[in-house]
Amino acid sequence: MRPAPAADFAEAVLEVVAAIPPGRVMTYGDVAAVLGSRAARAVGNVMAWYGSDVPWWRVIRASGHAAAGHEDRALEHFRAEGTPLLTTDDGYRVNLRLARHSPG
DNA sequence: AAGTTGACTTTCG
DNA sequence: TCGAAAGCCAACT
Repeated sequence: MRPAPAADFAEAVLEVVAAIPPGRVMTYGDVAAVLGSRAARAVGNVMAWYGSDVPWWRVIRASGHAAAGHEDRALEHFRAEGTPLLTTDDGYRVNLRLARHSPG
């Protein structure tokens, strides 16, 4: 069994993720920044545990790639929401320049 | 208290 | 522009 993040931290993360509008995305670092921390990896851990209840695909890496191992599932949501994508030879990536969402 | 792990980020070559 | 290495933060043993 892998470690489960604290409920307080998790709840804060889920609130931020749920606030991301369709067609937009935020990086793990951005979500952590909203919480006043730089724990981008901790955010990922929260998604792994509680991400089922939120649009986890709207939280991606700073490089524009979706969550490792979930790129295929995220792609379906991106195409459905009209999220700006950059299709490459190797795969795809989100156009952060257009899709990045700023809270506030 | 110290060590390990992770759906990460940034810097350097 | 891409890949490797170091850096960081939170949580568990």
